[in-house]
Parts: sequence; structure tokens; C-alpha cells
Amino acid sequence: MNDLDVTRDDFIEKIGLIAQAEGLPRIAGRIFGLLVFEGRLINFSDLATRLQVSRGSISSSIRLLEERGLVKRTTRPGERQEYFQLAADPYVSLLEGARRRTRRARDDIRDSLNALPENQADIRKRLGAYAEFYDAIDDGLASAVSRLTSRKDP
Amino acid sequence: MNDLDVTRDDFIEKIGLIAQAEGLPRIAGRIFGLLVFEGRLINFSDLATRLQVSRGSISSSIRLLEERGLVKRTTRPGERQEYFQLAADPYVSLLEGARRRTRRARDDIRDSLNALPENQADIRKRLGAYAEFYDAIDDGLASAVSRLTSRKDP
DNA sequence: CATTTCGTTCAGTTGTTATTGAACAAACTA
DNA sequence: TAGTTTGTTCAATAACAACTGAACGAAATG
Repeated sequence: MNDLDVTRDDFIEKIGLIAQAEGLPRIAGRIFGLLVFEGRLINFSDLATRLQVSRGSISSSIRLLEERGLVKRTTRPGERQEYFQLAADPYVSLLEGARRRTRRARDDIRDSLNALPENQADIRKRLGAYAEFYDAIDDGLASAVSRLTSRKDP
Repeated sequence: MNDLDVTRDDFIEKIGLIAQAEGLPRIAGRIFGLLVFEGRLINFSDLATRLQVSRGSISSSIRLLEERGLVKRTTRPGERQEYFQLAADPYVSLLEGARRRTRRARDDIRDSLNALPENQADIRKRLGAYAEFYDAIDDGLASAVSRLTSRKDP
């Protein structure tokens, strides 16, 4: 195993851990890492052998990654295996997912706020500040999205 | 149990679930929710009884919340019990924590990038884009922080 | 001094999610 | 046709984190 292999495997493991910290299965992160590193089509069984995991795990993690818009599935004419690669804008998809979760939290809090009687001004104020926190995050992530998209548009 | 109690308990449970989705123990989220809702000092045993959980759980979750700068512990002269309340700027602390994790991920990726030989321009480019994704998040969260802090400074 | 209260620690339990591996259907191959 | 390969599903297991509750030391109280 040469230097490049070591660097790659090290990278893949790191991304697995990052994914795990963000609530994704570690294997999903490792697939993502491999696809980022290689930057080309990789077929199903290669994923299983290179990451040393069962086909079942590849199947379910790939499904997750597809649902989140991070990975695309392709087939080649005449070939039976399915190939996978990074989606066009995986990072934007990740940010959009984070924004959705953020806004959902904000809405939950707003619902509680709206259920409060008018005379509970102090509680309303605190829940309002909490909701604004999520609004601030949402805006921040929105500006991250535009930064990523503007970079390549022109 | 009146309307306000229902709204409060509902809110507390919601925050517990949000916390859980963000990788914190549910009980930590419920404590946070209770403190946001009440907006005043609450003592240790009240936390345990009102949230119907063991003292051990309160102890460990409070420790987590303190470590993250979300909750402050206080004592009152002549009283033996310890009191807890929201920290001054809990939302800023949350954002700073998120920024730290973001930058750590970016640094991990940069380390891999730097371990690559110069002639791997394509791989370097892809890892670079990945690292920039985290930079964009960090900047977005930074602007969320300034939005939250500027709001009350003047 | 004995007793009570307070918060922490830690071993054990519970509950949840990730992962495997066998079974399966579909699509090819010989 | 029988046999292979491919990806999915699902039941069982492994791995992990949350949570409990008993034990504990410290500090107060009587």
C-alpha cells in the first residue's frame, strides 16, 4: 500500500467519523469520502470490497445518500452493475437539508409561542428570541449556499 | 393542569427532540427547554421532579450544558441547593460550538489535502472544494453570531 | 454524634441504531 | 433450462449511548 492509498484510506475514515457526528451512518460517510476522493464512477461491488462491508450496508447507505441528493446512480449500456458518483452539487444539498431542519425547529418553537396567551409577554419574548436564533442560522446557511453557487455560475 | 402547563410541557418535549436530533441527550434538551420557558433560577431537585427523571440524569446533563456554556450554576447564601439558569447568551454559545466543530472538520480535510503530492491536482481540487464547503458554513454561522450579538449591543 | 440532604459517580439496564448475512427476485449467461 | 450475478429486504446481532438507581463523600442539621 503506497502513500496515496494511506492518505485515501485515512481520509475515508475521517469522513466516516464526521458523518457519524452529524447523525449519518459511518458507512454512508465512508462511501461519500471515497466518491469525493476518487471523483469518478464506482460500481456497487467495488464499494463493498473497497470499504470491506456487506452489500446490505452499501445498499442502505447508498439509499440514504441518494435521498439526500448527495450521490447519483448511473448505469452503463450493456453493463449490469450500477455505478455511483457524487451528485452535481452535494454541498449545496447538504446545506439545504440543514436549512430544512433548522426551519422546522423554528416553526416548532413559533407554534408554542403562538399557543401562549398575550399576557405572557416575558415567556413570549424568550421563545421569540429562541426562534430568532434559528432564523439567524437559516440566513447564515442561505448565504453559505449563495457563496457556493455563485463561485461557479459565471 | 391548565393551558399554560400543557403548552409548557409540550414545548419542553419538543426541545428534547430537537436536542436529540442534534446529538445531545434528550434530557439535556428538556432541561434547556424548561429553563428557556421559565426564565428564572430553578434548583436541582426541582429539575428532577418536574422532568420526572433521576438525579443522576440531571447531574450529567447539566454538566453537558455547562460545558457548552448554555447554563450557569448558582448558589444562594444560606441555601444549600444549587440553582441553574440560562447563560447570558446561550444561542451565541451554541453557534460558537457549531463553528468549532465545523472548523475541525475543515482542518481534517485540509490535512488530507496537504498530505497529497502536488501532481494529484484533481484530487486536491476536490478536497479543496470540500474544505471550502466547511469554510462557507463557518462564515455563515459567523454572520449569524454577529446578527445575534448586534441586536442587543446598542 | 447520628441523621438528613445534596450532588456525583458508576455499574448495570434499557433502548436505539448500525451492520451483517441469508433469502429473495430480477436479469443475465451458458 | 439451470446456474450466476446483481441489488434489495429483513431478521438477528452487535455496538453504542442514554438513563436509572444504589452507593458514596461532603456538608449541613439536630
